Amino acid sequence: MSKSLIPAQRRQKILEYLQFHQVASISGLAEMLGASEATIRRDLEWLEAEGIAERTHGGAVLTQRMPLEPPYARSAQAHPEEKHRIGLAAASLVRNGETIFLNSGTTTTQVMHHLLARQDLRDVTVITNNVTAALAAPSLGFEVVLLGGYFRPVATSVFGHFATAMLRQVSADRAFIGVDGITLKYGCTTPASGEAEIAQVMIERTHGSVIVVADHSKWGVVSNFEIASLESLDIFVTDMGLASEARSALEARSVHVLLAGERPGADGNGRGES
Amino acid sequence: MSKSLIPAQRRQKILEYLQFHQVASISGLAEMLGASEATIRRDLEWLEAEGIAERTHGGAVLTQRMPLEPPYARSAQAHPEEKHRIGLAAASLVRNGETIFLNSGTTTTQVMHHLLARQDLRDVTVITNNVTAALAAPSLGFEVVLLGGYFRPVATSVFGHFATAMLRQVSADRAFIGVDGITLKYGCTTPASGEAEIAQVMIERTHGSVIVVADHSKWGVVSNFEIASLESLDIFVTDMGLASEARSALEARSVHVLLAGERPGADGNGRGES
DNA sequence: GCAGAACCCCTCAAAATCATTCATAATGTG
DNA sequence: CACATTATGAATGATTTTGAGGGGTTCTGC
Repeated sequence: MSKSLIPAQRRQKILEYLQFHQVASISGLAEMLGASEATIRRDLEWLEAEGIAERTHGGAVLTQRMPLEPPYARSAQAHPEEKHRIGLAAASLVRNGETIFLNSGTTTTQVMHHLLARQDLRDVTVITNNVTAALAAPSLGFEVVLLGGYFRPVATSVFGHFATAMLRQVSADRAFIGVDGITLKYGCTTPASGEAEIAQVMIERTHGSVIVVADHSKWGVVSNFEIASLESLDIFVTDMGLASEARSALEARSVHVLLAGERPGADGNGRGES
Repeated sequence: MSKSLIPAQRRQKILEYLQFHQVASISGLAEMLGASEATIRRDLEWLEAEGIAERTHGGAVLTQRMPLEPPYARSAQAHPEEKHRIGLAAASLVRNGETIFLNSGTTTTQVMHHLLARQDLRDVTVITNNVTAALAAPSLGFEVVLLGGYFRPVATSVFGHFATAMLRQVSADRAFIGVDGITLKYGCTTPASGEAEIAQVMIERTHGSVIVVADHSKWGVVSNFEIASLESLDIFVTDMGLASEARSALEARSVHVLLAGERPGADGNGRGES
């Protein structure tokens, strides 16, 4: 099986761990990854040189100043498996002829991929500020409207006055909103104010269901800018890692929770890796 | 019975795997694909040359930037060498603090790459409908405004009412316009009406010089939709393959012709990455 | 402060991976 | 069919990574 990880894999796992726990100890990482402490130490040194983490005695903490040029941070998608499944489940909610909003983020990009994979969809229009999602579109079959505005390379998305002004000229049947944090008290939040504004206007201009997509690690997280309170949401698509109390609390607030992978179904998507 | 995959299939599988997992080990891929490690190593080398992946010890990681450019940019580049030089020459016309328009096309994308390579530029704003060019922008240093509108996958650009409406709210010091045909009689032309409209409005809203970039094979070509007559142009940047009579005729119409590579210089960049 | 423990930095040998070469097999071309 | 071109897999030293141990440094409880 997994004989031993290559350096890049190990560093990715460390980064994932850090993104979740903020802080990690050398001894803990060494045991978890099956490597010696000397190796972990070298990895942390590398992460520090990349500006991702900061060394401390006995371990490391995640760098605070997050949104400034993360050379590696972006490639390290946090929970690829979960996001994949969430995208699949979310995409299955769309019906023929609908117009949908899609904001930026790796999870919503997954939704786009699974939308494109659905052979049964016709006349679907996607309106998005997510450039990566737009790029995934084929030459035929889908109409994609890309919002205009200031380009944000780290997220490959656009934001700003032009984007929101353009949004106010359109509307959609559904909105798929990726968020960085979701709690009962503060609702959905994100660290970039421009992204928050886009998502707000998208929700405002959706006359059908508003669907938030996020893996379970986002539950209980509060970021700087509010996108929407829970009252604005209709469906929350996440993975099975969500605590059951969280689910009940959300349902009590009339947010329908959809756990991706709940019913495997006869999918046979084909890719079965370990 | 596919006892062994052809190289393209294998690379495709590696790419799929990488897009899902971000990182892959050579030993793992070799086992999964039933090929020797030497072969996998060669494949990764190839993927790296294509700008898709990045080699690391023991494997490779997916390139973080440039989500999916290669399919287009790489495949159908007609005169790469000339376009490279034209882009370089055109980019050298830009000065600090300017705002410039850039329309779609491989040649204008080259202009963007060479703009980014110029270390001396500060406070330059690029306004474009060229999504590929926008994607090339780094996190810091350049302000890129991406027009909104209907997304055209084959050209990775946007067009339509939204784009032109947005253009009419801005203006620029220079416009770099890529065209598909240029003649004395019909001026600049392109086969897509949407692109023609964008270019028209860009020219209309440029208060400095209008610069057309195109390799010499475009001379004498007339396409379906007119972008502009020669009277609207200030500079035509092309390569040394342009016939001298053409040059004289253009100069007589007060279009300044700039032949890229006139002063070859010590470039030596050769081929490969941009 | 001070002792003990944990941790860090450094060096070094073993192990893994890499680049390169070469012979063979597969594929394409006339 | 013969030939040129390309792709493949094994073998080689060179390079990188890894883990362990010695000795100095920082932390912790008192």
